[in-house]
Amino acid sequence: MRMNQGVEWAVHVLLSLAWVDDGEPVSTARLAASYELPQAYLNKQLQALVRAGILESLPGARGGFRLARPAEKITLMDVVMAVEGPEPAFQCTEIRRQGMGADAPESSFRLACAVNTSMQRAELAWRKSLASQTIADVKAEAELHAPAIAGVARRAYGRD
Amino acid sequence: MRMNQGVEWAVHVLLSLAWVDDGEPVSTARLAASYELPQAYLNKQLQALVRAGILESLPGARGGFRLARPAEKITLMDVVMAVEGPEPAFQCTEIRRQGMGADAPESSFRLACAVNTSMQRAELAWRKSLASQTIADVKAEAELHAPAIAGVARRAYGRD
DNA sequence: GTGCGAATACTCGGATACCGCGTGTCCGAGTAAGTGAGG
DNA sequence: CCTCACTTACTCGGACACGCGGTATCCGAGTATTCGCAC
Repeated sequence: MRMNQGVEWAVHVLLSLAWVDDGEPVSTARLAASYELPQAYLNKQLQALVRAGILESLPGARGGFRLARPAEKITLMDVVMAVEGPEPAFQCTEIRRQGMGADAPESSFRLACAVNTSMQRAELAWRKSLASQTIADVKAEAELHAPAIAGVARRAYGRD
Repeated sequence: MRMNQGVEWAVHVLLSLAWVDDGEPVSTARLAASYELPQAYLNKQLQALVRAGILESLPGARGGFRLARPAEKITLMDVVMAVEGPEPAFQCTEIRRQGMGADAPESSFRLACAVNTSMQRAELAWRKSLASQTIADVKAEAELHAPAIAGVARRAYGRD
C-alpha cells in the first residue's frame, strides 16, 4: 500500500503557491523546475487539484495556477482526496457471505462486517488527522524549521 | 492508494482460526473453500503471516495453519505489517532539496521535512488505531453481530 | 495379532507468468500579450 | 500619439505509451498416514 507520489508533489506545490501571496498565477514549468519534477506529469496532478476546487487555473500566456481559497481552508485531507480519489484504502468485498456463510440467513448480514468496521475505524483516525492539518499549518511549521524558505520561494516564483 | 486484498483475507482467516480453539491446524484448501478464495494465492498470503510469527504452519498430511499466539495478542497492525510490509504509505523523497532549494545551506535541512512530518502524523494515528484492536476484539464484535457464526465456523473446520 | 517398512496422499513453500494501475510523455485548443500599420 | 487587428508565444487540458507491483498459478520438497507383509 503505497500512496501516489503526486500527493507529495501537490502539498509542496500548494506550499509554494501559499508563499506567493499576491494573486499572480505560477506556471507548471516554473513549479516543476523548482522541484525538478517532470513538468507534464506534474501538470496532470495539478489538474486533479483544479477539479477538486483547490486550485484555480488561468490559461493563456502569463497563465498558471493559484490557490482557489486561502491556505487556512485547505486541509491535507482535501489534497489526498483530490489526488488519490475518494475510495477508502480498505475495501470490504464481503467474503463473509461466500462459501461457508453462503447459506446463512440474510439477517446474519444485517449489521456491517466486523472486519470492515475495524479497518474503517483506523482509516477514520487517519482521515481525521489529515483533516485537522491545513496547508497553513504545514507552512508555519516549515518556516519554523527553515525561516529563509519563505523568501526563497517568493523570489523563485516572482514575475521578474 | 488501495490496500492489498490479502489483508482482508488474512483477518478473516485469523478469525476462523481463532474460532477453532483446539490446537488442530486447518489446511489452506479448507480455508480457501470457506471463503471461495483462490487456494494457491491465499497460501502465499498466509506464508507472509508465518514469516511474521502470527501463524504456525504444520507440513505434511493433516497439516495446515494455526495461530502462533492467542488472538488477544494479535493486533490488526501486526496483520497489516505482515501483509503490506513495514514501509510507510507516504514516502518522503526530499524534493525540497531539489531545484529551488538545491543551493540552500545544509543547516536548512537539519529538521525533518514539514510535509513528511504532517503525513507521518496522520499515518501514526492510523497505526495506533490498528494496534489498539486485536483479533479477539474483532471476533467479539462479529459474534455480537451474528451469534451463530462461531458455531458455523467451528463446524466448517472440524476434522470430520 | 503385532511390528515394521514401503507406498501413498496430502500439506506447505517458493519459483514462475499475467495484468491493471500508477508513471511518464506528447500534442492540440485556447488565451493574453506583443507588434505593426493606419488614422 | 492612439486604436485596432493580426501575429505570436505561451499556457492548460486531455489523449496516448510504458513499466512495475499486486494478482494468480503451478510444481517440487517434505511429512503423517495407510496399507501390506513378515513374524
